[in-house]
Amino acid sequence: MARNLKPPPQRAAARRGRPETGQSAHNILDVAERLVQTRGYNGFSYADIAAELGVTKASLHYHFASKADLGRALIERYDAAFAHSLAAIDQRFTLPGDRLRAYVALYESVIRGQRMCLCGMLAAEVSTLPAPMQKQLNAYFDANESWLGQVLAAGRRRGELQFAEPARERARAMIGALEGALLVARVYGDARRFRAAVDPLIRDVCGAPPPMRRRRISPG
Amino acid sequence: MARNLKPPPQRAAARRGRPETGQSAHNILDVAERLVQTRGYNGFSYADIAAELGVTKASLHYHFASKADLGRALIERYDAAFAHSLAAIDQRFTLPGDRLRAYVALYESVIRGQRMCLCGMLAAEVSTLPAPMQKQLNAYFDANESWLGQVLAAGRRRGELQFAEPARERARAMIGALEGALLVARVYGDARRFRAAVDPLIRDVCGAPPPMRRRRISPG
DNA sequence: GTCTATAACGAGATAGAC
DNA sequence: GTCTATCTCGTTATAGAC
Repeated sequence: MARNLKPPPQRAAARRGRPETGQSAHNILDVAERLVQTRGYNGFSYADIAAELGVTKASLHYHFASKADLGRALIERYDAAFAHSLAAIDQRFTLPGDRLRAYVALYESVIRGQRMCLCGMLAAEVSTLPAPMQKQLNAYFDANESWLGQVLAAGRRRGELQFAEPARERARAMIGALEGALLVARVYGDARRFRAAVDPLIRDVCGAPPPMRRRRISPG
Repeated sequence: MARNLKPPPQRAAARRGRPETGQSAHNILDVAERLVQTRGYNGFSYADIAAELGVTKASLHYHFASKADLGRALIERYDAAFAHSLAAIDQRFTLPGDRLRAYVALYESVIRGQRMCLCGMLAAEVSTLPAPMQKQLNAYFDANESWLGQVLAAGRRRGELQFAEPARERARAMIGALEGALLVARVYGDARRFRAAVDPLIRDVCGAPPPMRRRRISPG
């Protein structure tokens, strides 16, 4: 295959005698996560991760025997991190309206770097994914619907939020809208499109404009 | 490679002396379109199309020299068909509210067969697509925003529809919501989830419940 | 316009040395 | 844990016969 023997890769990270076995897996997941969020599960390979980390593909297979294993680990970690974020919102905010806006901000933080929500991206490719990953996706969206549904229900009880249908149904609508706003905004490479597409829907359930102050028009 | 020589493929379609050169391309596009809508651009191959049509991969390359060519043709046709559907809506309906609901029905027709909107699917993979396809995606969403924005603006002028922000902005929100509703409903393999996620957002702009009659709960 | 055959490459994955 | 080396298969694409 006409290989030109190149000098040894000069690993970036290695070289320290650290007994922690979790460090490498963590780095692998970080890179893989970004690749899935930007290119999709079928749009990246072990070679991409290996090149970025300065290791070989074989080394990756030591940590994640198959791509399906890696995929499962990705959703698992993402789902856990999301649950953690929701718990943090619950702790920090009391008013349902504030919780709702913090939830939206969570999605907004994703689009920086042109990323899609990990599970939204995988949702597009769902029919090509191994069954375990499909089940994890269901669980992810179920958990989101459940949390947001409760926030919305509480908000309506307090008279802070308004909507006609069951809270769970409105939660479904909003989660879909958030995912779709990410999806379309990425086409234009413009993160501001996300807010522009989402704010109207927030206003529909809140009576008043979202935060206390309006955002500025120009960068500043 | 231990090939077991199988009998000749027994083509399904061929065998007729038809001079139309466009027929094959049309069939190829039909299959490719469904594959992209269900599996994504990076989730199918020429081999998949060839197997389904009972032809060889080489034969496909005669009609679409590269996968990028095929991709471009797919968006072009899809975009044209969508424009045609919008023109048909304009002709058939006069009231903005009716046009809006017909627009939503267009999306709803997509999810049967577990399909995603072609351009919504490609939007997820946008960073892996050849530049021409990316530009086509922009044009597609621009056209949608433009059409829907005009419908919404007209509806508000008549007092039929209600929303606070510029019509174009509301159009952006609704298109994102529709794409996202498709995206998430597919995870559950449940087309009804689409309507459940979209109806609340329709009701927010229409004063009244969508159609004259409510849909039935059971199949019938 | 479709075929056979094959090139050229990349994918996921494994064996075994270190 | 990471490496080299290799395997097998799938992918896009081309050449040239029919």
